Amino acid sequence: MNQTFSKMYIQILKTIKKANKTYSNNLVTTQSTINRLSSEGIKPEGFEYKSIQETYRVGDQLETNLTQLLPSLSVVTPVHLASREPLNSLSSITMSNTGSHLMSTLNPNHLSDNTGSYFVSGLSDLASNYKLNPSSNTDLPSPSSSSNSSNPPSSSQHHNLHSHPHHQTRRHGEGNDPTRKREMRLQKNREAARECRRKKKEYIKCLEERVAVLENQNKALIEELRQLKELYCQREETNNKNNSKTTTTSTAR
Amino acid sequence: MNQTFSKMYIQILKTIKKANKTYSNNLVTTQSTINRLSSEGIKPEGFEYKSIQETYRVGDQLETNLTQLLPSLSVVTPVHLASREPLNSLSSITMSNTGSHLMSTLNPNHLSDNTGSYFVSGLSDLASNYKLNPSSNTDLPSPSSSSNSSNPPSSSQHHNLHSHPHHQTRRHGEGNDPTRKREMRLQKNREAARECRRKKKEYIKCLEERVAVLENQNKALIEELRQLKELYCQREETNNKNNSKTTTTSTAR
DNA sequence: CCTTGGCTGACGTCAGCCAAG
DNA sequence: CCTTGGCTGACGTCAGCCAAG
Repeated sequence: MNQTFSKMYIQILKTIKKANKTYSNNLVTTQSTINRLSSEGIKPEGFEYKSIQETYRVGDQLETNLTQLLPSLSVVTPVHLASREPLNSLSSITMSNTGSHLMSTLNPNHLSDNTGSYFVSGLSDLASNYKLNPSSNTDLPSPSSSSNSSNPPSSSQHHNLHSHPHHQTRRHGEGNDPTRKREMRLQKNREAARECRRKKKEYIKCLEERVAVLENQNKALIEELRQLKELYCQREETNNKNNSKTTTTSTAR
Repeated sequence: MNQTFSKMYIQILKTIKKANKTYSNNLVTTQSTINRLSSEGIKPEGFEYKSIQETYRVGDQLETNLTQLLPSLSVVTPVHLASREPLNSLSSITMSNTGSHLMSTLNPNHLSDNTGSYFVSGLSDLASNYKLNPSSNTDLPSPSSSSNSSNPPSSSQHHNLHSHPHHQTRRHGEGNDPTRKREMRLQKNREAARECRRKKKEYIKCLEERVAVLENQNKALIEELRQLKELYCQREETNNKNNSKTTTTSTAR
């Protein structure tokens, strides 16, 4: 059983590592998670801390898995947890676990115990693109649809129209190697640039949402502090009145 | 005197409006400022609120001017106030004022009274580009240097090498109008795109810094609240002990 | 009312970093 | 050790929005 957990930890950390590399030091800090893992004797070998620190966000299923595997570590999940499809590829990992699904206990409102490690959800498609579950939908014609809600379907159609006649019709037997290699590299880089722009856009969105959440929390904390100070002053006043009442009785000046 | 103030208000609001248009709703909200102005009878006519709300940051001198003109409105200035040159073009406006320079009273640490309006500095070059002071340095060959500290001087040299032979040598007497017009448009759009990228990069930087500041402030507030609650519990305990001591004396159970 | 220009979203390409191999 | 490929910063261009004129 412990072996299974260790392998699962390794896989999850690997997926986190491959999830993102830059836009770092701000949203996700899995340093404490790794420290906790190594303190419990898990020892994810072959992992340097730098690349883990550089990840800034994980997918929904990764977050849920970490919450399942580390139930004592309270993970803050502030944004849109139910907007994506978090269950189709989630079962491919958690089925090999103990079978307990704590998905419903993820309350996004109890943001307490900020020990420096928090996660921002919203990358389920990216984690599914990075081959987390190899026995899933790999032959579907439109793999990355239903995630861009702003642009209706124009970009997806454009992408399909451009990528299909270059990928499917030709095979690598023509002979024009440098031209074809350059074309392949350009095609790959084109898709990579598109994905990179999408990630950056989502990163900015996450930052803005985080600023809004932090402002609201800050305001609530200031209000709570003010009320507590007011109540404390009232109690102090009544306490002085009681003290003065017990000592002397002529306090009607 | 009141007329001068009104004109100054209008000019400042105009410069804020021309400062930026997008990346909005997050960093700067001058709605309360405008409400305050209109409540005092200033009435900046010809200004709709939408475009003012869409500005997200102002220059150093604008921020200082607003702090001077509205001293009762506490403006939070969290980031790098002294890193730019905030005094050369600042005096061109504040000299016509009462002459009081409250520049030294801008303490960036007293972040209190968060009424929803705060400013992020760091755009002095942009405000100077937008013709705030018409009698300043307009014939300098390198107007936008000493602001990018990350890229040493490569981008500026590249920009100068590209823009100079197209702007200075030719005049509009060649006759090839569509080609020249297209070239001019492309040149303008090239510079605009460069400026846009720089602004977006700085916007992300401001967001990250703001997240860090809010996290620190949040942590400090939580700690202060915890200490206050602890002190409150202690005081409650001693109060109960005093009460039990005043009512009965056999409380040594 | 229409027209023009500044600004920005999105794209594709180049250059370069760096880890995986 | 070197080599290769994924990813991203920066660039220039296109398309389109919208306010100023």
